[in-house]
Amino acid sequence: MKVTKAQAQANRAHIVETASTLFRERGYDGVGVADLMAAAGFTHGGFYKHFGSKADLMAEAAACGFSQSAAKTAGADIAAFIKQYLSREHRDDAGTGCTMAALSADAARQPKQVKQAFADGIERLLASFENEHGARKVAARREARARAIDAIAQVVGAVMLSRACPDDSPLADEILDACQSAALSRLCAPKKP
Amino acid sequence: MKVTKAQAQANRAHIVETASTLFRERGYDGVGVADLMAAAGFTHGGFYKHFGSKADLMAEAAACGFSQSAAKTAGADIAAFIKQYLSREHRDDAGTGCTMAALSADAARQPKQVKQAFADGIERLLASFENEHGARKVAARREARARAIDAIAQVVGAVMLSRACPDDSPLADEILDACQSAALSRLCAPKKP
DNA sequence: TGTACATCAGTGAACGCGCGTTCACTGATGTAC
DNA sequence: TGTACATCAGTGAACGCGCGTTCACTGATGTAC
Repeated sequence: MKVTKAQAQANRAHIVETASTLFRERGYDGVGVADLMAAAGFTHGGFYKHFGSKADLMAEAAACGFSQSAAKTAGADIAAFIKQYLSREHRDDAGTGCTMAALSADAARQPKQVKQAFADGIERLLASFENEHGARKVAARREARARAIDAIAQVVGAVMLSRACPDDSPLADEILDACQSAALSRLCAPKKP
Repeated sequence: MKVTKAQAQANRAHIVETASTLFRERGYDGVGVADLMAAAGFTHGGFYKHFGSKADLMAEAAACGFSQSAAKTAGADIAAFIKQYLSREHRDDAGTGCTMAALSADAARQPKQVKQAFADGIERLLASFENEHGARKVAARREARARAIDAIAQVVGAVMLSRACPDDSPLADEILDACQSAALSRLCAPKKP
């Protein structure tokens, strides 16, 4: 049952994409290799023709998730981005959502390759923020970068905490609302005292 | 080998405390029942004399973690709290650190009892913030609560992201530093435009 | 271009292992008289 | 207060199960002549 090289490469990419979604939905330990391969339309035996280990795949799946987010948000309005990020829809659909909000706790307990994929993804995200603001001076870029880090930590934390509350909990929604107001008001008045 | 009722109760509490630390360190799936009981100084068979399931224990361990944090931070200066929370020490010692930063992603994938323990813990934390500021008017309390939610999301997100980066990564430290500056500057100028 | 052979992506059974949970048993504690 | 018995926290072997990983095999693809 050999397939063409191109097909094999496409199959591999499909497995990574499937893993990226499933890991975000159920967590690293919530998805078995057999589960994953079946979801991608294969049997589990072929897994090790493509990947050295499940952790190796996790690193690629994380990178894939970051790329998807980058493609989705490229050139988007920041206020619109915040509203979408801190929406019930994003909170309730982790599989297609932010990799940081879904997998950073898992990544913290994974081998270095996975953590490196995370750092690279965050770094790329920050670069896009810095560039988008069009700041030329070094000091302005550094300032924009620091503000971006702050803003990312806040929205990631908000989604994670909201997801940790029971589904019907008023607090779950309140966290999203309060953080959205705070994030948006900070957008309008970003100057430090 | 029966023990006195008081001893059994103390042993139970000791198991919950041990679980609270181990879960924060290694995550829910990173700690087996046998591991845990051995760490607490028992054999694994007795576990189900105290708890209905591992998930039941998780709910209690989370509540225990929130109580520990509440006791530790009661009456502390907020600026000092932020500095400690966003320190390398806290990031690198999850076992004795914040339950939200360590376990919220696990809680999001757990049964309702665990999520409820999380919501309760967050709610208690917010209540202490609201009271500490001594705001009497309803509007002021609501405002203080919203600001507390925002601040908590930001520091929790910061620690989680910093932990997801490789240990020697400059980005890991940069996240803590940038978020600490932002959080402290917000403390000094908390008025909205 | 046609033929013979090597390659290797994918299959499905099997591996050992550790997991959460159950259970018969122990023996000091707690209770009834 | 002393004695007989029930209770039940803790022990350690055992349960079935699903995990990550390995392996012999298949057969279409890719390659050499």
